[in-house]
Amino acid sequence: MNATIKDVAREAKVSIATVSRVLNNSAVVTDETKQRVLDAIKKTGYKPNALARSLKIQKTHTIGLIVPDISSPFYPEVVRGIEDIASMYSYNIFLCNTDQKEDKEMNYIEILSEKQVDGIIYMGDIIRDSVKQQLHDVGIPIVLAGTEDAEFEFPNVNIDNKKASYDAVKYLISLGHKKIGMISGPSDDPIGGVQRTSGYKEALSEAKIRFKSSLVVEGNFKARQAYLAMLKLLENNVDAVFAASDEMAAAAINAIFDSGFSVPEDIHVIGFDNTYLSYMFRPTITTIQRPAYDIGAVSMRLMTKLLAKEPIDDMHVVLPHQLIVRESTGYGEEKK
Amino acid sequence: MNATIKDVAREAKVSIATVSRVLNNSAVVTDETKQRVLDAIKKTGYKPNALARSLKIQKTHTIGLIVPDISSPFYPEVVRGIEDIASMYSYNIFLCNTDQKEDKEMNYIEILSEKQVDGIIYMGDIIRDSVKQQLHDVGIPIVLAGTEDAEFEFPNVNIDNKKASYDAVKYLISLGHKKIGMISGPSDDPIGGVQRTSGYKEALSEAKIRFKSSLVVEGNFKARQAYLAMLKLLENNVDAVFAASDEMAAAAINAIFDSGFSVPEDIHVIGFDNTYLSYMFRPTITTIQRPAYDIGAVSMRLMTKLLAKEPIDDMHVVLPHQLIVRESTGYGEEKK
DNA sequence: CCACCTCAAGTTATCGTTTTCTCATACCTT
DNA sequence: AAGGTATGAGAAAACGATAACTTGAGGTGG
Repeated sequence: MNATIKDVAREAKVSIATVSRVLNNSAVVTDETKQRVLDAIKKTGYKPNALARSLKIQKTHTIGLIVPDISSPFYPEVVRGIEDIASMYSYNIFLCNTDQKEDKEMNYIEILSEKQVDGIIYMGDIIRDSVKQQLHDVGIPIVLAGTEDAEFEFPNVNIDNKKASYDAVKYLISLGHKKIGMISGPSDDPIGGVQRTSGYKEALSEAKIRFKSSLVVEGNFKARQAYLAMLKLLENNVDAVFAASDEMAAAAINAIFDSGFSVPEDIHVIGFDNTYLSYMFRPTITTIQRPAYDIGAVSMRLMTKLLAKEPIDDMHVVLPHQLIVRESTGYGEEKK
Repeated sequence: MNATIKDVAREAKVSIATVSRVLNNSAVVTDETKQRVLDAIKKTGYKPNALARSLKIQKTHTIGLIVPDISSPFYPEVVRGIEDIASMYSYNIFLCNTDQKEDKEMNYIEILSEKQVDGIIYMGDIIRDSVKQQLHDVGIPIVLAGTEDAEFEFPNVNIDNKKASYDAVKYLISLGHKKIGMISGPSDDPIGGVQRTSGYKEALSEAKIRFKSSLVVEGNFKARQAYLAMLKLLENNVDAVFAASDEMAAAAINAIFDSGFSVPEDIHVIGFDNTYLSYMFRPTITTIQRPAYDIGAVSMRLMTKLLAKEPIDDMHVVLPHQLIVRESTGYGEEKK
């Protein structure tokens, strides 16, 4: 069907080696032969077969992306950042949605490995030991985008989650709040759980506010648990709440209203992630924004360096986040 | 590095052919030898090299996705739909962002072809002749997702855009409007321009409302032009407007307010696509929703059929759309 | 008892490249 | 003039699989 290097060789009356040489500029070929080959290529409409090439050179110029769900907020931007840089360095990307399920993750990593990807960029909140092990076993560069493993074994690009929640809580303190509650992520989530909670603690301690464990209730990033969590916090008369996700913040606000209080008049609320929920919800929700595109772009750039075996200054890049102030902390009456 | 079929063969003391046979169940192998091979595979940690396999069998089980921008609304859902079905049929997908630029599209199609993808799913509002030609030339199955070419040369999955805008305008008519303006897509866009305009005309003519060309202003799906377009329409005293995109609808609403009128009190507005803008904006915008996930899923299913050379009942699938009624046409005070 | 068939398993060509050798020619050098 | 060294280009061996052919041992029938 498609012309192969052989056809070109025959057409140009040279050996396939010579064709390969002009294709890759891998050795000197006289201008005259080169021209003959070029003509033959044009005439035959020859397109090199990347499969054969990759098989031989043991590089596919392809990298795999493990994503929880491309259709959920945050990830499309990250992926776009990745792909932009990838294309800049002529890499292609395999997109794999896993819903953060262990079996899907394991399965995709295996497939990517069989397809000989040059590297894998992993995204997801929690990175299980089994997955970690398998990522190691593949024996190719791995970059974690927008996440990190507990031991920092893998290169990664992320924001400083502790600092981010520190900033959020500090802002609440700056507004004069003393009884600040938190609806955290699961305690077994090293980032959304542990880190964000520790940022909360730090902000308190810096402001010499005593930490009370009754003011931190564990959530799972989802609405239902957060609603109940907020009810508990209300019993403790909090005057502000920091939730580790926008969805939980929204649920908390609902709980507050349902209990007869109001946001931002009685209680201030801050969420996390700047999802559309945070500006769609009324009142709009003050939140922390992660630089999604940049996380992707920087991750991929890091990957290219790893692939080129370039020296790397920092295997763990921390990108700046941003506090976006909205109605839920009393700012910005959205005007019609 | 990685064990190859040879290593397995040596370990199991059989020929590589036998290993291949148990791998693919392509011929009978005695249980005893089979077991030996299986053991050897486990022992060596052998993973078949998909590249080598693909080179030989001339199939990669990979398909390419041409997308304008994965980080813009609509596409993430479509892609998720595609990937779900792809993974169900054990296909992997290459994601390519083109920003709908001709050179990027051409370039990606070439690369995908070199990487020997089994098929390409194309997304994008406009499909240029050059691109069309190149898609043909690759000689593999092509499916257009959420779009279509003028001549219906390629299999595709889409909604009925004419019907969709017909429905939108008909709804406006049902609300008692007579002077209905339209901010269309570019006239060289066969779908967002031509089709949606023709649906508008049809709804009018069905209601015996005379079409006036002054009531249709061409936009480019973006805010700026739409804002100006709306100002023009206001000069013509329209009492309702149908815009071919949510962004244009939002801009139109801004123009209306800035001119001292109000939505929905004075003028009703309908957008297109049900992007987050349509529910984030105040007033929330009545709009047409395209079933993004389904468009993706059905496109990929169609692709699998094409690849399997199954008989296909319909090369051109039309999926149902939906009118989502919100504040901009006077319905649904969003309650706190 | 031998020709023939069956069936498991081995040999080998092939997919389309890259790359290492080789080799022939031409050009220096002394 | 003889020997050494560039230099351009061909031959052939990979890369790691699949699959078409062989092979050879054992079973069957006339």
